Amino acid sequence: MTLEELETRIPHGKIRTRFAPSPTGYMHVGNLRTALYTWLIARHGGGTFILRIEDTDQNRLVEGAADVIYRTLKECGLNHDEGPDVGGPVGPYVQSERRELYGLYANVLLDKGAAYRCFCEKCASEEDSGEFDREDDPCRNLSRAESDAKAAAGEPYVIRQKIPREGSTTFHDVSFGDITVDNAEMDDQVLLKRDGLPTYNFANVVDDHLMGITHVVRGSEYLASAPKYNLLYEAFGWEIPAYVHCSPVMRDAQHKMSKRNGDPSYEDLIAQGYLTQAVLNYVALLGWSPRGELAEKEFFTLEELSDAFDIAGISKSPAIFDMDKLTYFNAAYLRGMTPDAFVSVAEPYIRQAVKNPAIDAAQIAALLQARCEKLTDIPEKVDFFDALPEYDIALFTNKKSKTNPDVSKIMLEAAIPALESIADWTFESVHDALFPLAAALGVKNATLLWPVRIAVSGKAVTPGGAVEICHILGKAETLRRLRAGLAKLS
RNA sequence: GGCCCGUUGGUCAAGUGGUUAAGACACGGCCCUUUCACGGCUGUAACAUGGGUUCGAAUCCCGUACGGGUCACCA
Repeated sequence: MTLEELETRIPHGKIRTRFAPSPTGYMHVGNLRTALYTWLIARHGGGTFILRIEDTDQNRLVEGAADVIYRTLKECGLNHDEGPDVGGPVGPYVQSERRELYGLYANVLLDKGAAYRCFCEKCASEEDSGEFDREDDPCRNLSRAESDAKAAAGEPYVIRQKIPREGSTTFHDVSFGDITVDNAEMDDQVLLKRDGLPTYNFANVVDDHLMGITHVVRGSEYLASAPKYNLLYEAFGWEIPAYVHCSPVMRDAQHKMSKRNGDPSYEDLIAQGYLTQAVLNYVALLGWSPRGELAEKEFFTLEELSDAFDIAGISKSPAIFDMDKLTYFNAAYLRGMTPDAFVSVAEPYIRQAVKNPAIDAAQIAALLQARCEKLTDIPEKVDFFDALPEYDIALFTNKKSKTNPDVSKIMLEAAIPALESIADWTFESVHDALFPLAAALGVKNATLLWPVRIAVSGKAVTPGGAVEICHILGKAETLRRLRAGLAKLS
């Protein structure tokens, strides 16, 4: 394809954003947030969201890593309109498949005198690379004829950007504003590597232009290299897109969240029992907040987010990821589900602990819905349904319920016959056997119900109370456990 | 170290020269209650710091401190 053909394919007039991850095999929380914001800008403006895979580092290829990206975006509902898997007008969407194209554009820069071939040895592990003075690089001032001759002779080289020595460059970022840097501060960065593949910085500029990207959303670690982009755009004579740099998601005040430090990635969070929607909702608010009317709103669906999203609400300072608050969102999402929806997500976790098929997982789920923050909390909360744990009679003592082993013994002795006489074992019938009994015994409800619950569960804390648990356990198992409790107390 | 950026309660944050400086999480208390939760009410807690500018600064300017980013043929 010729340069002209490439240029004529570029769509104009509509917002176009892109998420451009490099396939590492997992999704960082920060990356997910970038993807979300990028998607939101496109959707808010009725634009197009593009997925581009940046795999120009041949040393870091990870098998199947792109699939993680597709799967995550899909799970999160961040659907892309163009991308490697769905195609589109400005493909290919994988950088390694665009290889020759970067060389073409690097040559354009060579012709314009905005770049030069550098034949120097690769400077490996240069401790003082900051002091490496380009002024001394003879390649920068090589004549075009000499440069061509060396290249033709097969000498390996990289192509570097020729940054002016004088003056300064002003770069504009949507949230950070104007940033001016002296040109002398910038180095002649490599555009095309020895292997012919572009560096991140060069591939970005070329691809963003060729794909008609209007808003570039990325991490603030790229802010420092951004002024060099302006020089590149100017040399090409291309229009500069709007840049939106986002500050990092931190683990604490001084460390970015990172997989390497053991911080959870998106998929780790899911495995820890968090819901996709809760993670998205929380992450959306980590570094962005709605303005005006919506300033106090905190629960958003994706659709509500795309209505409300406004670049001006993006924060410039780093935000610390707070697991407690994520947990709060998760608990709220869990509670907000319809009972049926909750059963379907909770059942696998219930069944991890409750193997007995006679016990109804849906009934347990109903008790759990307001009582679990993460799905992974479930198994240890419900294991007693399967088997009565060993417990100490000290559990029968509870001050507020006015119970102790002696009182409990009397209560169980009264409860057993009352429950035995029930023909149709339902929540109501169990309830109606116990509550009037407490009244008849002249004790507060808790005095009767505490020992029953302890005997039937063997735990100080349970999801649901005595009536609920007895009902789920069934008559036979309830009576068996109550008698066992009574035996313990005798 | 040079350059760039940032700084409102423990955390996320609203705020764009005049407010009793929101709200949420976490934490404490109270209520509800068959345990625990849920729910309701309520409390503690903040403008990093020093100078300006102004009748008036969380908001504007300068310095300082602290934190982050960057200075790769990695992205």
